[in-house]
Amino acid sequence: MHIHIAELKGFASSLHVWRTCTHSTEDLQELTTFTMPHRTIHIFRKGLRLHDNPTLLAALESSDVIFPLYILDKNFITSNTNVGSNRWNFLLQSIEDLHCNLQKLNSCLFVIKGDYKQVLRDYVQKWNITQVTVDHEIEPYYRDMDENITAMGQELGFQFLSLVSHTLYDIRRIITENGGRAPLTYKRFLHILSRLGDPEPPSREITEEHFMKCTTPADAFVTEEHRVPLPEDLDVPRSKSTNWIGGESQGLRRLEQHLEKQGWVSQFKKPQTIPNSLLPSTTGLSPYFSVGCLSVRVFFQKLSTIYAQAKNHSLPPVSLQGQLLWREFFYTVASYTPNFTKMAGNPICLQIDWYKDEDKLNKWTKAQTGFPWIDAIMTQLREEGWIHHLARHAVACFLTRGDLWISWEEGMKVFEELLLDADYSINAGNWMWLSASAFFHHYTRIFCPVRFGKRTDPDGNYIRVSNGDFSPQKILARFKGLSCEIHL
DNA sequence: TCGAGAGTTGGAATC
DNA sequence: CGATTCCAACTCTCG
Repeated sequence: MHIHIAELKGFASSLHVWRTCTHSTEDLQELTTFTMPHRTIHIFRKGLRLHDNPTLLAALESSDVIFPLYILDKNFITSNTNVGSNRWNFLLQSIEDLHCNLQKLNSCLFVIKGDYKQVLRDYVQKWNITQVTVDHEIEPYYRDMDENITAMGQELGFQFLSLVSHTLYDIRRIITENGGRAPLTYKRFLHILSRLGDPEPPSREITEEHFMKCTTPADAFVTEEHRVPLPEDLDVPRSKSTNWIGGESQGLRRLEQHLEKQGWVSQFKKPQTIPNSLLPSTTGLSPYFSVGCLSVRVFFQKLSTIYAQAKNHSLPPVSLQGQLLWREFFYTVASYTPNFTKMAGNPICLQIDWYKDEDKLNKWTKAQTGFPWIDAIMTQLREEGWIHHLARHAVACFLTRGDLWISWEEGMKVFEELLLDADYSINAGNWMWLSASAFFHHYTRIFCPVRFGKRTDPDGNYIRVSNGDFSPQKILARFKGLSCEIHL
């Protein structure tokens, strides 16, 4: 009886979240049949985690059979450009980690290669599926996908459920609160959030018990056919860098390491971090947030706890919570703005007659501009897949309004290929910002490609490392004593 | 409606 | 060396 009441509470709570996120009459009809146990496919696209995963939780609580599924559709990652090998490695590691964590709960991850529509059509019938669940996303490609799945559900007779957990808020609420438009300044954005109150708290933990009541049929798992691919299976070279390992387990470990430094966390001010330190001077959690190995809502809540215990703490825009809110800001504007990743047809973007210069673009991309500070950053980007935010500013300004006068779209594509944390909304938003195409308009404020880097690295150590003048091992040994400052 | 004020993170000169 | 002011002059928000 005791367990039964707890169950009911859990059920009510998941219904509450669900109801706040959906509005159509079809959804309300769905509510009435919600108590019938489903056979569910949960599609992972982002949200590659088990913690704070309300959609997966709702799937488990409404079903007696679940098939966790990752569809390896190359269009998933990006709709128009290449994904670099470092990104592929990070993604595959994240999927493998998810599979391992599901196995610990007596489930597994089915990885199926192919076009998502065909895969879904095949397996809905093969497995007698009555419900498909997927984490809510704002990108046009995923919205389109949701519409297609909904239509397919009407045809094949399954229900579709999608809850928000990739962002702090349901972005649709922010747009509504701002009168049906996107706020175009951070200040305005914060004002809207202050009217909405705190973000949604993380959802309840998923446990072994959930997978006892809702099982994954072991006989459906054919090892070879459904296993997580290795880089070689996709003709992707293995990452040389071992600094960034994908996966929820790694992400949570890194998160906990940072949260231990409560003083550093509460006093964090982004502009005071160093763009050219030899190891990241910021948290380095962005790759984990971008594929959803980590929940922004968990990070936000844990930061609130630390702030509450501290005598004083930094504030947005420069604080750590402020960084999460920048992410939210760009998601909000991107969700509302057509052609957000392009100049043409983008109503918030200044229309500029940029130069077309393949040679100069190629030199920038390949770290051959001749400016050591710029080239060092582009080398780190290519080799490691992560560069500091201000380093991104420096090379973005150089490519666009600062020096080469080449379109921000070209730079955005290069970042999309090489950055482990590449993200539709944030990448395009920041490129518009840096090129003074939107959000930021002081086009005369130029980052000097020589002096800006000199300020925080007068001896040029960062440049020497990037140029291969000494090995990372030597650097680590040399700078070991500084580890508390450089936040490994 | 229109003008003042403000804008995450530039740089140089000056005190 | 740090804080302050000016540079030059865009766009969004708000009253």
